[in-house]
Amino acid sequence: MKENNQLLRQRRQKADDLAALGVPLYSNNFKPTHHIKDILPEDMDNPEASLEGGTLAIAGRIVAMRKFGKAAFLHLQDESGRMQVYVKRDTLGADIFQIFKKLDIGDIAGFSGSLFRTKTGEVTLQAVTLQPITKSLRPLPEKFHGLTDVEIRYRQRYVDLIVNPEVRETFRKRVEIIRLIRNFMVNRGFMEVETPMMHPIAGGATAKPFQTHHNALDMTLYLRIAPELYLKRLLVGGFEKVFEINRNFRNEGLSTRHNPEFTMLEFYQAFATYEELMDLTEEMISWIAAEVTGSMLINYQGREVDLSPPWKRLTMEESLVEIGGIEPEILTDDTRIIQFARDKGIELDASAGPGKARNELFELLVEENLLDPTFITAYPTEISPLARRNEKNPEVTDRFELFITGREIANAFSELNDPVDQRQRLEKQIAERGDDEEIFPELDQDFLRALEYGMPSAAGEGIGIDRLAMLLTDSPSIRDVILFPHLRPEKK
RNA sequence: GGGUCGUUAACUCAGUAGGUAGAGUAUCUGCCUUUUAAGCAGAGAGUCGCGCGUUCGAGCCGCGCACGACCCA
Repeated sequence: MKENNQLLRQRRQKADDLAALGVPLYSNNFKPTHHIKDILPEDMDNPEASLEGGTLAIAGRIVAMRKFGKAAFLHLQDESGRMQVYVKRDTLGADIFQIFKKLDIGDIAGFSGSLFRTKTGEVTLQAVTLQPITKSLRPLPEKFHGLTDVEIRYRQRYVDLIVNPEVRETFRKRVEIIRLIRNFMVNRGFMEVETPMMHPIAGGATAKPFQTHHNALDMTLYLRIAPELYLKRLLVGGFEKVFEINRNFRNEGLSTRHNPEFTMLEFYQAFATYEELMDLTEEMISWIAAEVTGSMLINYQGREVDLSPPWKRLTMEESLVEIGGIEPEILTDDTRIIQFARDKGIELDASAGPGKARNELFELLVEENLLDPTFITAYPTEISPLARRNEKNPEVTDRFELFITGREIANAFSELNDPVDQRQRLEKQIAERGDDEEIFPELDQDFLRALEYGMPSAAGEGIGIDRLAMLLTDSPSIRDVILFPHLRPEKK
């Protein structure tokens, strides 16, 4: 954007004109008495609805203006809504009207007066006085098409929020979702905790971490990729129900479903199993959907999704047969399934076993077809290093992932609390990481030591808040539910 | 990382065949005291993302780069 264009010069000139009239451009003594939403009648279309009486003061941003010679209508927008204000010279007096004439769309101002209805029935504030609060030096996007350039919308979210009411609504819903989750967890006796964001060892997930450096200690630290290993330490410590809602950081690519920093709910419950968490998850998400959208039947990108419990439950093997269309005799043959995966174009290195092959096939053939909420259970032990083995079949774990609209929303399992098994599995993971030392930089010895003190049986779960917010706000991209999504730096 | 598409006025977008760059909104000036995409008359506003090349001549053609979107990995 050119920083010295005509429009910017004109705005600065008007600011100078106001200052020359002795009007403060950035006053801080205007006190609104009402929010707009509180004085607009609930039933806007009912011409009989009674109006708030007396003198009212409202403050907000001027977002539209229709000027006549000696009068004008404008729309004022505060956090709660938007309403029309009518100003005319006879009411304001010539001096104040002179000030009004220097106001622009985009300026923040306070108006006081009383309510009336216009000829067309719109509830309007007839201004008796006004006061400039903040002079805006940049023009807002035009009123009709608004701002649609996604790059500007993300880089200058403040402008997006000013001009696109649905964006404000989306973020209100996101905040509401998080508030409801917190209530739900607290009501069930979970304790909200905060664990480190900077880890000496990045563990608890398979992902590349961001690195940083602590100067005084002269040591490498990693932004956490998951809080899991710290929350489990708290189970060792004796807290039985803990949760954390906070950011995780993963140093990987960006997409409509991935942002380098994203928000997770992660929680752990002692003496519970993954099956109990399936019930809890169903209950929580369907309840939140009903609270936020008014229904358990929601619309996502033109498709109806029914979140009413109970939700479908399939083992990974069942899903590969029923949805992936794989012959059962191939699926259960460890050699043939690896070959089958390779034939499908999946790259598997020599150390990859049948569990890895099944999981890759699941991601390729099944995942995107899980549109209605579906729990997939019995994940291969091979790809679930922190999950408890199933007692009847140790090749799979007591784990589930939840998929809605083809996307992973939650991941949970009965926790592995056998320190010997845990040590072996983590060592195996490090041995198999190949040359990529960014993943699993080293073994978290303190976590293993904690397990040796004894962690109660427990189940734990992570729920991706951003993806849940996408689902419940009908947003196609994760960037639409993150206020300031990551972008490359703006060029100069 | 690969592919496709995009980048023109503050915003939303046109731009024919390669021949002096357009519209609407916004802005400015004049008229206008119940409008609501107010109206009428007039005006100003551009490094056509950046660079190199082809050409007498490039917004348009070629190559490279930047940023973004979507798809793939």
